[in-house]
Amino acid sequence: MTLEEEIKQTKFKSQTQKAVINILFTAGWISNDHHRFFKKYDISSQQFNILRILRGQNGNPASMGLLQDRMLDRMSNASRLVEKLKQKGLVDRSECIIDRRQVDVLITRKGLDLLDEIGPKLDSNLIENITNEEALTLNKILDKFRG
Amino acid sequence: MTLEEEIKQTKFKSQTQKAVINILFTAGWISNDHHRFFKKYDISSQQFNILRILRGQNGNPASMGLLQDRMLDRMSNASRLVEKLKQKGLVDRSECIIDRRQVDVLITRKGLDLLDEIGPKLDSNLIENITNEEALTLNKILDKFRG
DNA sequence: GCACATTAAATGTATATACATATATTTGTT
DNA sequence: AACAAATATATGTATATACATTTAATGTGC
Repeated sequence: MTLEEEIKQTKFKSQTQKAVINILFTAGWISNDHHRFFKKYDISSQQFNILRILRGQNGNPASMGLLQDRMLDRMSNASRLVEKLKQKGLVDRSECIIDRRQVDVLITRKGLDLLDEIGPKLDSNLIENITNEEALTLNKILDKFRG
Repeated sequence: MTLEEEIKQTKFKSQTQKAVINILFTAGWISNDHHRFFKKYDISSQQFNILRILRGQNGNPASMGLLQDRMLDRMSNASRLVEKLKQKGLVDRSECIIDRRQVDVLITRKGLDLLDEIGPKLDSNLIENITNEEALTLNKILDKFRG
């Protein structure tokens, strides 16, 4: 379905303005899909994102600051998300010895197992409606869009 | 900045997977920009969206169901947003005579004035980093992406 | 006309986000 | 060393969303 049909709006000031709406709408569309997918594993996509970042640390602890930097959605508070993950036993949190203001966040075995379980299913959940070439073009234009 | 630099992640399974992340990231980027913009007018982008839909009704009332259909973010609850707008005097809400389960939502003079004030500024706030042609391509690929 | 299903909206609960502020710790300056 | 500035994290408040449930009104079959 075209954007016009989806949101029943036909008047756009420019293609760029339409693109802005289209990006927001498509992101919402993806988010809904992700939300439904992750719900099955009693986790949110944001929490999953943090787990993936932690795994990428290969055993090194991550500080809250590092998590915030790497998160898709900046300005958010990693603290509360980490707290939720800790309650589920998916991460450990401890005081950083070098700098006691910081905390060391580490993914647990249970967290790694969950990622191993979800990962392949997430990949197969990926909808491939566009060609590799189109995806490449899309990425190029989005990067340029952000300036 | 490329997506890789932004989120410090270099390994993507495919261009499409990268595109998914890129769409989400870019949408967040736009949302932040919008959030900051609308904050000046003591309104949220979602509330603005509703006002715009109501204006598009040209004086005809909109039901909650209609609002939900047209909103960028579906599955949301228009009820609470409309309540916020009512408190600000930007919309009126009344019982629908034909079907008393429904409500008639109408934009007020004050709401229209606010749109008139914000509209032009929002347009000039639009960042034009991509060409018209690129925007067109972007829209085409995004529509195809959603299937 | 009445019982039951359907529908529209409102509301309760959980999650997440932005922003401001608070608290603790470290760093830098004198 | 003492004090002020900067930094890392936590927390309070307001906003928004998804989903489930509730409430009220309408529609349907008999």
